[in-house]
Amino acid sequence: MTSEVVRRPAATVAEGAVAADPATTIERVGVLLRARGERMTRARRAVLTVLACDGGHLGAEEVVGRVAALDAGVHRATVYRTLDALADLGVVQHVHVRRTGTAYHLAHGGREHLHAECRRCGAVQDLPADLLDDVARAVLDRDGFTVEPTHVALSGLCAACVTGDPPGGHAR
Amino acid sequence: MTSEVVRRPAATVAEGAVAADPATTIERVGVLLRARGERMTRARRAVLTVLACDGGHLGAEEVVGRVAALDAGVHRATVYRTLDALADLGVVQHVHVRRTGTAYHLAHGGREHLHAECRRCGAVQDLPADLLDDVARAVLDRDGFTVEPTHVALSGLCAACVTGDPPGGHAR
DNA sequence: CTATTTGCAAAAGCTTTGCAAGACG
DNA sequence: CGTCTTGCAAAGCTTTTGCAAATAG
Repeated sequence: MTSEVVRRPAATVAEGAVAADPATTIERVGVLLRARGERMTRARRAVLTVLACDGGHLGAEEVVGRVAALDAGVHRATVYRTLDALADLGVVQHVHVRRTGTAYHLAHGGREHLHAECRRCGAVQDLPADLLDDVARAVLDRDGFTVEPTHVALSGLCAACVTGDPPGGHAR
Repeated sequence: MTSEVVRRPAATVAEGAVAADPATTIERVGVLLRARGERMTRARRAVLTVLACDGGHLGAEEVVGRVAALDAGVHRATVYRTLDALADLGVVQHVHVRRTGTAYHLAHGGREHLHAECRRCGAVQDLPADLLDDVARAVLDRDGFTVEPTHVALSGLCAACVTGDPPGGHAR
């Protein structure tokens, strides 16, 4: 009999991470903000809710869209400023992706995973967090350059596209 | 498609600049173009000259500027189209860099080096071509994703910026 | 009450596109 | 001469900015 199937999602469940629950996230971030003399506003709540609910990688303009659906009064420019402010706080991370420009997601508490983007269909795939550790060390030794592996997506062709037919269209 | 375009490894691609002589480059590319029913034009000559002379990584708009200085009649849009055409030909490679948008350079005959961009000062640094070979193999095995390491620049902080003072300003 | 944020509207950077005129082979 | 290319001008897309008004704490 299967007593306790404690099958944690294999992924790293970061402790102290920002939970994916909007309400909790908002409250926690509120504390962080106030600690810096900043404020929790309607716009910021909306952005956090969108990010917490999705969990994936949303392009800025995509966030704008969902925020608008959630709280029509929030302006596009505000979303950009908010994303920026939250990134400063360390609550939000962004990855530079070709397709959507920049993709945002809530920071896990611990290590972030990396990303790979298919240059043909635009799909973004997650990769293990430690994938570039060796490379990063090598580059640091060689040139003193500190690689931040989460900051840009690796580029290439996904399994589907490399065989010949991409599901969707054709991105560059 | 098989790599049947056997170009003579005319120049040993050692370290250092591409050392491509504009005239030679233009002639070679002219042959390639005609072989595909395309043509060698004034604009294309200008773009190739700029790329051959610089050897570094030039942003598209930067190429536009230098081309204009060389041949005032060449329009910005034409430079973009030319860069695209030459990339199709395989003569030009581009790297996605945050700062300048997209950086172009002549393709070496053989393997291309990789790039790392400082997210603070914007400097772009060259890295050995084989740096990501292991990673690429691992990702291919794991997910069937074919990483193309030259296509995007790694991001991070260069030696100067990580210590605290960036030479120039502050890029994101 | 006061500093932080927002909405708005407009601008800015980069890249693409439709077409007729021009150039290359 | 027939195509491939270009110039031009304008639009597209994402992101940023200056300000006065709104709002959190």
